[in-house]
Amino acid sequence: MPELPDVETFGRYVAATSLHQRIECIDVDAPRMLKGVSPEMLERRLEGQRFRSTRRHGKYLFIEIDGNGWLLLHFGMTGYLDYGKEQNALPTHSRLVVHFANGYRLAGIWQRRLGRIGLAQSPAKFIEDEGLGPDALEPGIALEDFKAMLHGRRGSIKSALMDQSFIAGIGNIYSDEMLFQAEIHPGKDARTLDDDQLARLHAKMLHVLNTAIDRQADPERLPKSWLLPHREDGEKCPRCNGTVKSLRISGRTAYLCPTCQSAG
DNA sequence: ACATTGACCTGAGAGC
DNA sequence: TGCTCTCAGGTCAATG
Repeated sequence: MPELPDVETFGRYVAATSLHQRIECIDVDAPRMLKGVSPEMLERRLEGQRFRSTRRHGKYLFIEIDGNGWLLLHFGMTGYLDYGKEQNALPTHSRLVVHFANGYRLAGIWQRRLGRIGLAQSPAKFIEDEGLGPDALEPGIALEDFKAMLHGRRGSIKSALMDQSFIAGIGNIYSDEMLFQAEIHPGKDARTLDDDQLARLHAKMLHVLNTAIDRQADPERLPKSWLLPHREDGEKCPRCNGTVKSLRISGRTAYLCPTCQSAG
């Protein structure tokens, strides 16, 4: 689930539910997901404090802690959040639970433990330390910047889009979607894209991410004209008479319509 | 500089 | 029913 639109949705969820309430205590059961912090450090930093605001960069969510610093969450492949009453049953695989004074709790659920819970001094410092590229929806990435960033870049366009140090936030699913809509083959060498293709890809990158955010990144609510609801070998392409097929690119399974997206 | 592979984790679904 | 195999929206380290 958690690529940029999902994480953006989680951030809005936290902002709508969990800010400005006193944190009574927390439970952490997340060995190997904590990096650079112990459960005790997390407790000390959070207990008695309140969450003040949220920020997102790429697939990382930052939640500002009133005292100082930020709680950092990365959702890996399966992570999500659930806010509810204390008496509600906790979802299985809740690895982090923040208990508020108002009788509600915010749970972080990771079926697989691929993900991250930590503390950051500030989003800016974290982004710098991790070497993350600009967020894919940063207003700064105008078409000219996008072209300049890709200029001379070797390797497939799909792996460039998924490279978090290049642009942060795009993963396997949404890279396929924007390439499908831009009618570009995912395996195409990034250096060989012409001006038209670069312009289409830039526009579709923004369109796909913004549309997905508008629909709360809920696959059910995404347009049927998208590739996403048809990500299966042998499905009919929603745009032409072609047949969707899968391909291995950069170690991930890419889906495409070879008819619309010629290898050129 | 790039791609590839395996590791990290856990569960779902397919096929037998 | 139960077993085995493969695969999954992510990232990291090691290798070619």
